[in-house]
Amino acid sequence: MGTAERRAREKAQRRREILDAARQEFFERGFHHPTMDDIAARAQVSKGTIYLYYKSKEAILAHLLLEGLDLLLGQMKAACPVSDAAPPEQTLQQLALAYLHFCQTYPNYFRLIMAFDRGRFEESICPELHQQVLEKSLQGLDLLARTIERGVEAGDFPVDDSWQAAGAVWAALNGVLVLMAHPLRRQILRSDLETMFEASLDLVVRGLKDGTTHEHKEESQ
Amino acid sequence: MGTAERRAREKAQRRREILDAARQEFFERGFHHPTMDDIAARAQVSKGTIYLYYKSKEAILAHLLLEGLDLLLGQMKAACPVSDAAPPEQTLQQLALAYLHFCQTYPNYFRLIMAFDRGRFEESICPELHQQVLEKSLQGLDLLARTIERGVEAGDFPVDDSWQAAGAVWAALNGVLVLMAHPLRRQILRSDLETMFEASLDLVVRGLKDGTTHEHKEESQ
DNA sequence: AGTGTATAATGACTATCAGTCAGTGACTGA
DNA sequence: TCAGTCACTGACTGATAGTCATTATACACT
Repeated sequence: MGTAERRAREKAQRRREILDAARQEFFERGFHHPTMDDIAARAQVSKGTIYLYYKSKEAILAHLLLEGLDLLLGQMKAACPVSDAAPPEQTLQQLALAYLHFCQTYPNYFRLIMAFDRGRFEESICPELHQQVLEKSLQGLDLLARTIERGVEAGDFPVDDSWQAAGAVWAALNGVLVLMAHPLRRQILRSDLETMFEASLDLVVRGLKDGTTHEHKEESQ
Repeated sequence: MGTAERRAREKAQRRREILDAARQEFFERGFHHPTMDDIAARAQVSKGTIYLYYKSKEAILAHLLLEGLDLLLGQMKAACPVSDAAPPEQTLQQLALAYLHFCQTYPNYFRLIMAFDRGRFEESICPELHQQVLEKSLQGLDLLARTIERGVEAGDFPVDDSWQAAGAVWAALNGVLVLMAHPLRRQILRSDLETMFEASLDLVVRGLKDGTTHEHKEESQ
């Protein structure tokens, strides 16, 4: 009696189809324009059906957000193997570049992640999804923190609290990506994303290495 | 015949009353909850009247955003007198602290400014307002850039492009404020806003001063 | 095959809300 | 007194998220 099993499989499939349709609509037409009827039409189901699979429009966006975070986390993990023998500074750069690459490759997912920071997400979506988002953010930050910790142990980064430093680095990189997301800002700064990103990365890495201690500098040259 | 003049004055007054009502509603109940009827009720006018003074709900928010930017710019200017004889590093810190102070004193304005970054503002509001927002952002960045430029001239900050450096600093500070705006993030990082902000500020200032050149360090101690 | 039941899907309907516009009335200047 | 202007009004429209009574389908059991 594999009927129940097949039913479950079909349900999962339908759920995926709806999410696919939603992704296409949102990514092609912006996060605000598509209506539930648009998504329903694209998924070739009725609007009511969507609500059998997702609690609300916001919930769909939240699931897409989770997809994006998974992608990002995957790319960051790939840039930062667990048993990493590379110099911490280099790993840090790899992580940062993975983030840059992510937001260039998947600008829509990036926008969604940034939107989460401010949107009305938190109020409306269920706590369970929120928990997942939180956990994934934490994992990303953890990669940074571990790398910095390695640098602290190696004596490259004379910081007190590597978790705090990770927060500061993450904030700076995030900040520059958000800053440069606006075409107008790029215009103001007369600079492109890569250049500004590398400048920021440089700034924080130099900050981590700290102007006051520099006996390790020769080693890395 | 001061009638026309009085009319104009009354119109401006009504306009202000509507904006006041809107500010109260938005700040007290969040940016998404209040309806135009709520605002109208608070301003003691009919909904139609609001549309005689503001093009749309978004336009009202945009005007509040401008208010916020004016406030911020004012505080930054106050922290950074035109004929500033203080060491550039100190001025930089003053500017940063002014920003921190702003977002602690006016969290609602700060949220609004952050929301602008990603909202559908740009699409819908009139280009004139957008131009003003742009200009004010530019002025703020200019304060930073000038200070860094002073630092470059004094030999404190060995950076090539002070405008770019200003962008990176601004991005980092902004990033940390956004990061820490979430209660959840504060929880993750087990740190409060001030601490993280100061850590980030430290990081970028140290980055600006650069680990490789340090002959000016003795002077500032 | 026939039938009762569980499950899935539907789309007309409701509620909400931004934005409109035809109508009202107060004030003005002649 | 009166015609014209101006500010204002609130019922109305259109759009759209979300609901729910109804219908369709698939399956299990006889």
